[in-house]
Amino acid sequence: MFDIKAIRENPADFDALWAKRGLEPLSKTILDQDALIRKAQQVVQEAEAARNKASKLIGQAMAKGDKDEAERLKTEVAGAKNVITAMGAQVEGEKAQLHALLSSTPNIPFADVPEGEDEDGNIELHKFMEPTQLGFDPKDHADLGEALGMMDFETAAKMSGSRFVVLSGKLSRLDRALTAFMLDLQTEEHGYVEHNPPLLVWGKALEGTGQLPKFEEDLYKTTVDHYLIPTAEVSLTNIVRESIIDPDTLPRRMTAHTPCFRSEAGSAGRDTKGMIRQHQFNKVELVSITRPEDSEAEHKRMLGCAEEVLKRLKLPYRVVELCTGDLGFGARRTYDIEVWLPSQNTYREISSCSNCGDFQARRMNARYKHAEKDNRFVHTLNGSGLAVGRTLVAVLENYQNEDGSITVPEALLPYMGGVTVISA
RNA sequence: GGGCGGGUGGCAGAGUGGUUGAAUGCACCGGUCUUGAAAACCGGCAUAGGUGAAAGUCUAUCGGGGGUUCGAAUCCCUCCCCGCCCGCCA
Repeated sequence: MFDIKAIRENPADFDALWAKRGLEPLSKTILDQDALIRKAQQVVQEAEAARNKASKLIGQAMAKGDKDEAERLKTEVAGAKNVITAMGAQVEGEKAQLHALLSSTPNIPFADVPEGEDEDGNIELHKFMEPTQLGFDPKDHADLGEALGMMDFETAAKMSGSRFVVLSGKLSRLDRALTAFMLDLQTEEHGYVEHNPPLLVWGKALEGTGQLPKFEEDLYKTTVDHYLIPTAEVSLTNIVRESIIDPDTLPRRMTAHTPCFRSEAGSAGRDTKGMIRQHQFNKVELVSITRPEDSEAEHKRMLGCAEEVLKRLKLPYRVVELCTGDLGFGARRTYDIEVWLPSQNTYREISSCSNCGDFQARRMNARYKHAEKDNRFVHTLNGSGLAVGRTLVAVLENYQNEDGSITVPEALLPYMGGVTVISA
């Protein structure tokens, strides 16, 4: 959401930044609508003032027993009420229109975000390790997992359809080890506080983080108006909704390991094989709540916290900054971490860290006490630290041996109960 | 799921249809007094929006939404939350 006053003051700036994302100029439409509302609202408020004044006089007249005067005033109020009803309905309609427009409009990027139309415009910032050299033809994770007998897509399909999997045995254990490793790293070394938040949330929580109203088709909705979270970003960020935060507690860093649910509408045919794109997957999420002036530094820090997982697992990756055309709805800047997948001979996204500025904070009315009588919107950031399923994929593919067994990364050994190699 | 009782300003807590945006106390801010502090006393102290150069003024807000009424914190409907009892249940 946006500060309508800021748009009033710098409409051209907003249009220029939206243009970088490929949007048509919007400020005129927004400001015209805003002016329309204020004009109509003024009429309503004047009528309300007249009504309030006359009503008080009626009370006084009644107290004095002057019924004639009271009756006369009542007709006066009736006139005002007609205006209030008619114009009030119009104002509400116009406001709803403006709200619909504003809540469906994406955030503005920071001025220095690289311009580009799509992911081809993303900028590589740095790399870790060289792509894995196996010395034999790499298998993909699905073939490896199925051969091990611990990754079963067919059985999952019988009960749930495509894009689901049953992990079992050592691979299930590996998944749990990765989760525990990530949580321990983020909580014990990076200062994130572990949470177990709700997985079912109301629409207003999703409006707060920006998934609604625009991306409803990507979500699973229950029969009782709850939605399954598509990421723990929703639950963790909404922890500060409708609150005024003590600035001494900032930055507030939170993490959670949760399943994430995505309908993947519109991605038919993409990544249909394996665990890359599932309807349900586990993720360790990082969320930071900061003062506005601290968010950019916190963003870089968060990126480092996510990168550290891959460094310790010794998995090759690169970091890219998303260009304006590839930026998500709520983000002002996003860094993606892409891990090397030998079977695809390319880097694939495994984490996405975004600074949302005050975009989400405005939507959920999350503020901090900047000074006496001066509450300001916080900045919110989120990032994966990391997507567990995709990390499992990366471990399988990068640590595979020619015989189809998987060497357990050193960092995970404390979590694997003595297992050093996963084999059939 | 059923029944009952609640939800009022930073906190506590009055207020069941008429100058109540809301008594009172605490907390907080300014002042008087004091060598200083405390106490006492005096004054101030919600949020959002419109309008205005400003002072100001207008509107909305007593959990959310809707309704009744000339007028709603107060009455009605509905949803949410909290407490207690009953039922069900991992």
